[in-house]
Amino acid sequence: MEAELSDPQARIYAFINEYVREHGRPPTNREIGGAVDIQSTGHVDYHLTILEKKGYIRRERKKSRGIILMHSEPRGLRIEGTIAAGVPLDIYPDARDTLDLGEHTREYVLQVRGQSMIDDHIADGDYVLVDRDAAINDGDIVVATHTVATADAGAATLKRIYKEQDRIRLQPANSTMDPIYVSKAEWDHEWEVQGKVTAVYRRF
Amino acid sequence: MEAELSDPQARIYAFINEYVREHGRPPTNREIGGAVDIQSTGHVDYHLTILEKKGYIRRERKKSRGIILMHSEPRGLRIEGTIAAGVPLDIYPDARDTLDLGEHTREYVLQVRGQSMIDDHIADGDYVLVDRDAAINDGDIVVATHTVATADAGAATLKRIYKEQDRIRLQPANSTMDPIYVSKAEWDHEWEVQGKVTAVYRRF
DNA sequence: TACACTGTAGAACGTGAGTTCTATGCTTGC
DNA sequence: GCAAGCATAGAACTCACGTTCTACAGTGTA
Repeated sequence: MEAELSDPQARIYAFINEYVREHGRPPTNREIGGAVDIQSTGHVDYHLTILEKKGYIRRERKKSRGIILMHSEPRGLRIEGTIAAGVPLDIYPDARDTLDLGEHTREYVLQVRGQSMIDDHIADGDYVLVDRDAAINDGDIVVATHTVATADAGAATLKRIYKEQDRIRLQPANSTMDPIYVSKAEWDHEWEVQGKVTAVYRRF
Repeated sequence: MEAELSDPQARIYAFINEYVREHGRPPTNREIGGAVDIQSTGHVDYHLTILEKKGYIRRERKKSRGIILMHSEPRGLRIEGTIAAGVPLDIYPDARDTLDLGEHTREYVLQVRGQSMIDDHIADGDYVLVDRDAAINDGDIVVATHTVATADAGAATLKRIYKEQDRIRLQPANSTMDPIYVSKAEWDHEWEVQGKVTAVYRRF
């Protein structure tokens, strides 16, 4: 697809990428020249024109630092396809798409301790991304805190939430554990929902 | 920590953030003025000086578009602490740290189908991040492909890998499934490891 | 009332920075 | 050997852009 880059062009392109990463803004033509040892700004412009023609960059004419990097992978990761965790007979379909790990901007992160959500495959050591502002629906996994000043004050727990007739059920995903029932009154006054789990992340 | 922002300062700060997100470079003082309806560039400079004093931005003096956003969360997410998935008696310790979802640059993504890694809590629909270049060790979860031209050619599978005496064991994490054994010779010629799973991601 | 603080406008200065033009070596293929 | 193409230098031009200075109006406080 893309035309090959000559050596000076490749160096310039690499420098622009590096400069943007480091400074949060594109370099000027003179800064590029200084970095790749080109004395003339006109000469830099010449190479930029080629880079533009080859599709590596775009430029906003007459604007300072007007270089726009194309293909600057926007913090997304390519989804190559699906993979069989089962029998090795399935193939890669080309479900071309992008997984944007940067889409989580409102969330904060908690690291999970314990086994109570294990049946939902949230394991000890996993990270959960919690959205403070999301709407809570029945069956959502939430972070709930008991706020009254008792022995377990400030205690937070990770559970699925279900609104029943006169009470709230906080349901662990672990068959060996019992749900917690909280009356509506107690719920309103003594408990607080810190947010809803929108994603799980695990490192190996 | 941070001083409050006055209305014009908040508008300017918001505009800078938005502009950077959209254009990949900071705005000029005149562009800021145009956006927040300030006629004088000196006036914009006045507000920027305050924003700098209050710690919201830094500036590289005399450089065009020299505004540097502080706290521009560098695609990382704050880890607020740990949370008990078990009994609601545990508390938030302040394990202040940052989870950098942008650290995955070499990996590509596959979406998992099937249940064969379920005992490792990799569920149907989860995304696995696969590193092509990582060193493979015993017990790692890998993407393996059978490359010979048979019925299941090109088939990829997600398994834990173990090197045994004269064979390779591809072990599913599902007690109802049996491991696949591959002889060393067959392994070298007919199989290919596409990479090692470095992380798991699940959206709700 | 006077002083301090914030918000605003206008103008002017000096340099930053994109652009354009002319010239000159290098290869490489015909 | 000559044309074509790439890489390079230097200079000049024209705005873009950060900075500085003066002035003034509104608001709150001592």
